Amino acid sequence: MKKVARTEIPRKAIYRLSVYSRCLNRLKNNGIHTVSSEVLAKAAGVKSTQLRKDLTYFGQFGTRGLGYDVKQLIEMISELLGTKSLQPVVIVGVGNLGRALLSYRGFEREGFEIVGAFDAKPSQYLTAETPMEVQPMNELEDVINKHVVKMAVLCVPPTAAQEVANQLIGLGVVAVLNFAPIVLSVPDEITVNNVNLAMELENLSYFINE
Amino acid sequence: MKKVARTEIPRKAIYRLSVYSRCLNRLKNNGIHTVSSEVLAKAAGVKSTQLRKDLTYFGQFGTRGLGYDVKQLIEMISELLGTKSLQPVVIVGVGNLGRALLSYRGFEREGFEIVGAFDAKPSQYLTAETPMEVQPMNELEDVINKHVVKMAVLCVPPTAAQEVANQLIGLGVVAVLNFAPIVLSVPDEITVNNVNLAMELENLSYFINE
DNA sequence: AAATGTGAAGTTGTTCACAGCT
DNA sequence: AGCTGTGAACAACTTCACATTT
Repeated sequence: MKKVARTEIPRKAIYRLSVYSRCLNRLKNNGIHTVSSEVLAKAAGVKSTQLRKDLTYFGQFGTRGLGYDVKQLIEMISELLGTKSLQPVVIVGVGNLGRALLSYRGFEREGFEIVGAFDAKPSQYLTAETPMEVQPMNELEDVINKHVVKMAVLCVPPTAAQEVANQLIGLGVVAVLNFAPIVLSVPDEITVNNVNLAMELENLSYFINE
Repeated sequence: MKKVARTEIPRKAIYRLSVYSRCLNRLKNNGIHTVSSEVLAKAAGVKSTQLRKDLTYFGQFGTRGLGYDVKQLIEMISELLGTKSLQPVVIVGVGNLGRALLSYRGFEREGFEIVGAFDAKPSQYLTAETPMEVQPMNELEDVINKHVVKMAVLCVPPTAAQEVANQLIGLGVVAVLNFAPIVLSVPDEITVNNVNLAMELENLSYFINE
């Protein structure tokens, strides 16, 4: 295992790793085997120095005078991100957004497997449109244990979010993708990523006014 | 109109404005009229100095010794963000994710009105589950002109994203919420916010490995 | 010659410390 | 006395400049 002081690596650098990985895959599909930081950086929309700096947080992967081996760099990024093996995920909260995410099969394509969908009122969502059985909350524990789930997608209403988050963390979840528009308070060792679509639109709205 | 050099205001500060606004609304609903930076900051998950600094980018809104007037601050933030009036939005690309976003009615709740949904192949999506008529791309121009649309949500496949973005920008769109996993290249005056759910999961994945 | 890797410089964003109102 | 507003100090992140390797 790569020895790095993880706290010193900017969170943003880790996000960019995902971007690089996508660009590299496109290059690979185009039959390109070697790429310079200049070219890859342009594809990723960053400066080449930033790309090189980002990579050196994790080690040395290039050949001076030549560039980076595309395949090898893809390998190393997916190893770093832990996306080499299929990661099990649960979705909690199957209202409008949760249902939307369930029918969006994008997660599966990217190395994540939704192993369960849960809701406080599962029965009301047993419609034809729901592509997966929705289970009641009391089955959460079994599923999390069975699949050793470390990640959860949280789509419950804001009033319930903190409580459900506590429950998930109690069951061993250490990473939460939170769609509820509240600030979750969690222990330091738990990672929360927030996504708020309304907030993204509001932010854009600001820039529309000249 | 408030006179500020917009480029000097951190993008993150504008995101936080959305957070503050949500917290303030909760306070208002609880019948609270005045709030100190200390209390509001705690609710928003930031330091009180940061809250105060963020607000002073836009002016002075508090009363020393007292705090901020909840209603007035809500007003001022929604004016700044341009969310006082309903903002028309189009969705382009009605595949899995686009359809998911259409059925998720969250945008409407937050001051945005979806005035049109477009797809290169509209017919194939005319299912019972789609809550809105999906129009062909050649009707985009009419709808954008009619509603004076400045914002678009882009959910097309990555291969089409740049081209569709160009088209939108040509029709007068100045703000794009991009769900396609590519880096759009756009003129400086256009604002793009990227949301990539797979990337958020990948990022979490990194933090799971201890 | 070409391109990486990296300490140092520069830039941006956050926090502190406290002056200044109410 | 209490709490805001803000210049100055600090921290985080990005870019530069160039030494180093192939």
